[in-house]
Amino acid sequence: MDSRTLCLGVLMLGSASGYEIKKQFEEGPFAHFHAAGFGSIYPALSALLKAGHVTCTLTPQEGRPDKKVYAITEAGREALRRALHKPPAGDIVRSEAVFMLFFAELLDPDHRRAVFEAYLGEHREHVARMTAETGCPCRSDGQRFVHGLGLAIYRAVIDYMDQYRDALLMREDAGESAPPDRPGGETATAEAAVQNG
Amino acid sequence: MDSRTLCLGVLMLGSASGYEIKKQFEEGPFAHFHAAGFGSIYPALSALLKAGHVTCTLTPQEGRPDKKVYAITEAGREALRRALHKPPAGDIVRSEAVFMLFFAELLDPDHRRAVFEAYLGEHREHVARMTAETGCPCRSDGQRFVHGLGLAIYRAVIDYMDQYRDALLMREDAGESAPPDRPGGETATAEAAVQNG
DNA sequence: GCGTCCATGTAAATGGTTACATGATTAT
DNA sequence: ATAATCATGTAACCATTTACATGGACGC
Repeated sequence: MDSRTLCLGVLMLGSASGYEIKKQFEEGPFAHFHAAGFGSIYPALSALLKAGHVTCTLTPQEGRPDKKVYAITEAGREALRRALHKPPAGDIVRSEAVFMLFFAELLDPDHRRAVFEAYLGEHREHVARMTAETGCPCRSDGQRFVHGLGLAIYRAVIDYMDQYRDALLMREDAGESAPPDRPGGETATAEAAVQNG
Repeated sequence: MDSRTLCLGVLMLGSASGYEIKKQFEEGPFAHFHAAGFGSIYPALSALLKAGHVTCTLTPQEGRPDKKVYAITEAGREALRRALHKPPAGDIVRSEAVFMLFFAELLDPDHRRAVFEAYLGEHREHVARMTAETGCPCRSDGQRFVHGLGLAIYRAVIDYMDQYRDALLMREDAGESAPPDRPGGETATAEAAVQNG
């Protein structure tokens, strides 16, 4: 899903400037399932404007730089609808923190603990922000569903990490059990493995 | 986190060919938190070989093409350890399916249901594969932790979707409540908003 | 003064995906 | 026959991230 569609999605919730769109990806309802930086938002808005999917209104402000407020057009809504009806690509998840915790035994105990607590803390903050939220009271079914889904995931992570904190962090000895020389386990490449270290 | 570090991580679990490494990212313990295709794995392995982080052993096979089995070296382990001690970047999540469900009201009811059930089904399959798993019995604390974390997340998604299926799918009328013309809600840009559709 | 928030944009560099190129074996 | 699995690699393409460029207002 390209940045243009993502921006159309944000603008579907209301007109906004590029700067405000980025905030939506950081704090708004999209934060948990997508991301975008200035470098992709501004070119996307230019392309959308050229395609007639959005309009742009220069809005002067007092004490602040001028804004370019973008609003979705009917053509834009139609383009979003079309994009929404394509078969969805599979989820993409990339977590360096989890990758690190996977190799907990290779980590310096201090770093291991720091990564763990930081990750847990971030998730707690997400939940706090999502539940404290007073704004955006009139949400649709889909928006409520996604909000609740995000909350459910974050809470599951918090519960799990709280429960297994000791199992991961208590052993300061870092007992690294040497694994066998094969990655799969069930793949029938038994005699193909070759030691070469 | 670049592909080289990811490959080193896989090779830490045992020697493997590029083809087998990709399978690890699809079905193995990394599948839920990272991904990589051939186009990034093969160049990464070449670079690792040149850097001395891995060794390569050409392994002829009967009835199958030759394999290049890569094994991590001590220098590779050290490089992985270094990469593991950098501060982790924030998680990246991209879900087209969730983006679509966010706009459930814009979706054709059939498509809405299809996306929902496909997403739920994928998660059920993940759990089935992860729990049925007979291989990889000797896992470290970190590996068990991450495996359990993945399971906890998938189960949370399944439970949530089962619970709120009707709330999202039952209404065939698609009552789209018009949201106000502002994306934030709590950002103090009240009078800055400009209608222009 | 210094850092942060507001606000927009471009250009270079990085890096990943997709498509191409090849080819044997096995199962349906 | 046809598709899938096994197996490696390159090159073109696409997209994002990062750095650069600019500048006023506000709080510490």
